[in-house]
Amino acid sequence: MEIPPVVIDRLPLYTRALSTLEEEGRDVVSSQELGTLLGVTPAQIRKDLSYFGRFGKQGRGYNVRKLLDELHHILGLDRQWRMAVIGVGKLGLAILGYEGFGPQGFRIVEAFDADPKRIGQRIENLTIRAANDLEKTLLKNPVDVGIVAVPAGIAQNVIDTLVKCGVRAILSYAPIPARVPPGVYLKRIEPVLALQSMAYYLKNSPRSTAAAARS
Amino acid sequence: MEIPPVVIDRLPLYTRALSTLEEEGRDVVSSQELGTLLGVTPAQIRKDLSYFGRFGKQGRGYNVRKLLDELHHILGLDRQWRMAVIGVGKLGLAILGYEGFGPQGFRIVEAFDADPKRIGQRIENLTIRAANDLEKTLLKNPVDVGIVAVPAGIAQNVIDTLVKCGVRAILSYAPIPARVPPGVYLKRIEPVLALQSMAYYLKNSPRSTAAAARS
DNA sequence: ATCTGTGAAGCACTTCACAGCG
DNA sequence: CGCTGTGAAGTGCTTCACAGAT
Repeated sequence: MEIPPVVIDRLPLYTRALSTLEEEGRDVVSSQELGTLLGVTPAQIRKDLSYFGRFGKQGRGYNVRKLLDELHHILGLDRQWRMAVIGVGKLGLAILGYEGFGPQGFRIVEAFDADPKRIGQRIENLTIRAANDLEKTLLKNPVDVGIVAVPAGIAQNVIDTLVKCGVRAILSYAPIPARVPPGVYLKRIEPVLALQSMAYYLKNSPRSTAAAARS
Repeated sequence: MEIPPVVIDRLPLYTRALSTLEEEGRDVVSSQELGTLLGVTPAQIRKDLSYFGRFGKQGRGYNVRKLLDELHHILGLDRQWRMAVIGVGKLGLAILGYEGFGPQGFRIVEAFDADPKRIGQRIENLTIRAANDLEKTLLKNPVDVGIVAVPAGIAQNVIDTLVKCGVRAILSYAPIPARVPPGVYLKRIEPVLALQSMAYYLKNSPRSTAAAARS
């Protein structure tokens, strides 16, 4: 069966909420309650899950632990994924220092930069390698995900190299509309585009009632 | 007329491509060419623009300079937007140091943190203020956008405070499904969710032909 | 009584296809 | 002849609403 991409994008949201519930010691949750937590309709959640199987109990809801396990398995979060960071400027450093990846099974195992001053430095238990060695290193020691944190001008180049090395998932922080061949998955992190689209709504909506009431 | 949200999300993409074209000295561009640059169909671009007016010339295409000006005006990018960063840890520091906001008219004018060691420090021409003074400062000196870079546990709290201060656009880097009242716009930057959804495709697709050919 | 799982209906967005202008 | 602007058709996603399980 062909599963709508938006559904795949929502599953990680569900796993996160379920993890929180599990930590709180909850055994069972209804689609209604999960929906309230996430700002999603209960029907949406039930329909999304129904693409993969029948995980709930009528009249009761979903077993938190069981549904979490199922989703981890469906998404492939029950294993370790190896990642390489390309570009170790301010942004790359912040990415290397981010503690949110590891606990979810995403480990940064290589870091590359073109600046001779940075090559050879040790950061967070990694030695920064020369960008020139990117291809050689990844062919010998493949990674699952490439994280692109280089300037816009060379980003497409770096992405092409990653693809040539067999990397099939790329997380790009570069502000360009990068193209990848079919079978390679690319997600972009674009704070500036997010701000620009919000500017439209700021410009075209009345001041919030709270603010209006105060003035 | 009610404009589909996805359309608003694409306009910033168009402005970016047009800026590049303008720097290259291009006078005119067709929806066909713009589409190829962005990975979007030409019909999509024409339809999107048609919500706002008629900016092209039949038989010729769009004047780059003129269309760029129109889009800047439509999105509200022809002015300065004031932003505050809340949370000046590793992530907040990277955000403060990011050079991509200023040139687009988004200026960070305040930074807040709860850690006494950081309060009072000067970073990038800003003095870090105490998180306790957030409300007082923003009521006296309002900002248009709040950038949330605090730990998950206190993010909803910070967001509620921002909303109370009349902030109507929030860019959140916190990994929580934060809720805001109607009339407040929230965009989230979620690298972990992006990775988790890509994991699904990695798990369920054959190795790319390039990689397969090599093995 | 409660809550799931799901066809069917409804809605939103995308693409088609072509009239009409330059 | 090329390319825009746009109703109409098509596609994909969301929500409804209810049969059925506990």
